[in-house]
Amino acid sequence: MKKLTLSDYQALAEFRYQIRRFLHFSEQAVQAAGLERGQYQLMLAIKGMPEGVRPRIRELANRMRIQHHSAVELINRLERGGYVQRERAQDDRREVLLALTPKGERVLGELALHHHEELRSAAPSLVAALQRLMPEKATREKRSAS
Amino acid sequence: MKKLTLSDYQALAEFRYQIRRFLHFSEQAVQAAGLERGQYQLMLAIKGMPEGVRPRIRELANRMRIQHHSAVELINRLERGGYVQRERAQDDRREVLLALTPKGERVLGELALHHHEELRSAAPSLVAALQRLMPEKATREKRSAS
DNA sequence: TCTTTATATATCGTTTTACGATATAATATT
DNA sequence: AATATTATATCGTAAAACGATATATAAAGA
Repeated sequence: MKKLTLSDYQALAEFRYQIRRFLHFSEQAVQAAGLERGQYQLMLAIKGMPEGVRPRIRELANRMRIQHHSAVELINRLERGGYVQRERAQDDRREVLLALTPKGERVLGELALHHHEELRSAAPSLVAALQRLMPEKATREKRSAS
Repeated sequence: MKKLTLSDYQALAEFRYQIRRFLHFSEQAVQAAGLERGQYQLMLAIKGMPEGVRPRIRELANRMRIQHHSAVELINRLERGGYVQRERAQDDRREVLLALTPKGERVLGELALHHHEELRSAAPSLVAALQRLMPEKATREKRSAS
């Protein structure tokens, strides 16, 4: 089986480090806003959901990569906090559709803005680490060492 | 204060989604290998540590973005599993230096290889989501919609 | 050199959040 | 109508990081 070079290990480690930096920043920002980790992400998933996809709980659980009952609990907490609202779908009354409340929109807007800034500043390092893992052709300019 | 566009929200959501995909893959792979999430990352951090930096516990805690005593616990579990070894530094006997055991090397090598493959296949989507957040100049070819 | 302060690592009880197992309601299928 | 499937919900449990605190070593100041 193929073996990784030390440079591969370093690139993997660097990528994980950059991801952790970003996620850690996120955690801090989210908690400072009085939310838990998943709550921001779920609100963002609602807001940023591709056109034409209905914000059902199962759909969100899918995008969140958690079990649907974990999503239910997360949404319970979000609803209790007044950030989202449930509404039963009229055509299929098993489905529950979610919408952000004005408060949810406001808090999400604030947080997303900070995340946007942070991510823009972190992006170059992330892209660099990723490109170090990719085949040569993906790199715009070849490095002398490669 | 500046406001984000819907496209910004979608890009942020997409980036988080891709990150979750990768981290979820990682979680599965790591657990299938009998490890916990942090254990793989810590071993990777040891192996991929920049030259000349000593693998002290505090250093690793820093790179892991966790409290040093959380790192201690993580390392206890790693050591108990036979993946890493502690060794007290001779010059400063407060420090504990870490090294992978042969077993640790083997398990890490296997896991890192899978991660390397996965990341190479996920990288284009990640880079695309990031570039959508960046100023125009960062994008190689301007999209018609921009 | 003795005392104080700082640094590195370790221990223990707690908390948080997702999970497993299971339940209820609505819809689809035979 | 009876059965199976899909969507959501509830409750007890477990894993992993944390806060508070402790111990050991080293560095700095009197």
